Amino acid sequence: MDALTALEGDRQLLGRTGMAERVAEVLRERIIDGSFPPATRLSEDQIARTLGVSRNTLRESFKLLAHERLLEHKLNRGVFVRQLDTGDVIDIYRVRRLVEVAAVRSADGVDTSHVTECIQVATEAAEHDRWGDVGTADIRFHLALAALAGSPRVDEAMRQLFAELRLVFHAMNDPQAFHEPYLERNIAIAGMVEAGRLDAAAEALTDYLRDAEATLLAVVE
Amino acid sequence: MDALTALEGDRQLLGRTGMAERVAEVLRERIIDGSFPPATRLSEDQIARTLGVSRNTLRESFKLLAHERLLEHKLNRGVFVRQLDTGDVIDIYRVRRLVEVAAVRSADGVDTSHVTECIQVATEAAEHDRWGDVGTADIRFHLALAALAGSPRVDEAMRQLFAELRLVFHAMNDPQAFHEPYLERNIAIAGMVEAGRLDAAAEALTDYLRDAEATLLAVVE
DNA sequence: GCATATTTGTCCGTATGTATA
DNA sequence: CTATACATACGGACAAATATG
Repeated sequence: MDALTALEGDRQLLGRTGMAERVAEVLRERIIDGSFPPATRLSEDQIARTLGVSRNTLRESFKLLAHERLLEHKLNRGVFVRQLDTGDVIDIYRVRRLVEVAAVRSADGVDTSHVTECIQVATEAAEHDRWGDVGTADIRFHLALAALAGSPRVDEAMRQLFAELRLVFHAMNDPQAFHEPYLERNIAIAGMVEAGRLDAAAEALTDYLRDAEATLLAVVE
Repeated sequence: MDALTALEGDRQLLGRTGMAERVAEVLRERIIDGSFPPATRLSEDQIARTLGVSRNTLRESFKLLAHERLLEHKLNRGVFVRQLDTGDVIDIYRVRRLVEVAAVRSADGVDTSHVTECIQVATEAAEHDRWGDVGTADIRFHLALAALAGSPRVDEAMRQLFAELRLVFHAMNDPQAFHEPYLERNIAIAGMVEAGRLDAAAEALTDYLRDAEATLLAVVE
């Protein structure tokens, strides 16, 4: 396994405290950047040996990542990188429409500076053709929209949701074709939020999310 | 510690598989029913000995419950039963207003039978003066409202939120005085939902949640 | 279909470090 | 400063399920 040998480079980063968390971080990175694509099985023995940690410690890490829905436990068969199906995508976008739209509608008199900041980062990344970063900025922007609700619990839930969504984002073969049209719509939405036209922003956001859902559903089949 | 000796009765239930989960279940019950009131410190040594499991296994259970926000880890000081502060109550009700209201608003053409079922259970419990059950039915009712969104992820998140909220519910010394006035308002809301008057239901629900929040904030100080 | 090897699931005891009383 | 209790990680043991020949 090629991605596994690449893991060896990460061994030295694991020197100090919080072993399980560190291991989880390394694996999370590998999952999100696609080194371990969806449906990959992660062998306890191999990875524990490769990273130089005990099986128990590695299992801790697996549990953390499974809880983020990045990994999936199959009984007596091991852990696998999650592969989202159409039901997952539908549910994720149901939550996004519920939370993001409600958060925008509730944003009367709330500080919206972070929302516009995210847009600036995204446009800059797009100008340099760094479409991976555009995707990251897109997620940041929508997190910022949800954060308008002003609820730490909502923030955490949405962070998890977007981590999960990255599993499909990465399955996209042409990130520019996917992100470019949505960037402009993000800019428009940000403008409406900033101008206090919250109902208009909520409507535009609903449309945006419906279209994005349809696109992703086509990708997932 | 009195509640601890009561634990011994649960030892026999722990015979087979899933030790950590079983232990967690026992402790969860004890926390929710008030045997371990908020701010109680749970000693690893004592409980591990009492239940006849190793410290490591018990720590697994603690982790599960800490993740449900029923327990709280204080570094090198041990685990304690969560005690919600005003910030927690405010945030919880922020989420409830966001999610429940949006779910009700989105319930056009959705099956609402489970909502009315919960109301029937609640009224029946009230007629028999079982106010603890009324509280449980109240939570079920509001879970049913959130479930109108039709999202498994929302359902799970709300289940966790209400488990957390029970920590304060139990701190109430007079459950009848607390639940009785809200029961009628629940009935009214259910009626509006059933009649398809979703905007009216959403408004009544918003008022309900604001009042309940204020009441609980007074209890938590 | 069957026996064996591999892998996971679960739990334990221990060792070491660290913070608190 | 010492004793206690928690935090973390490891390795081992054994059962159970799966994969392999």
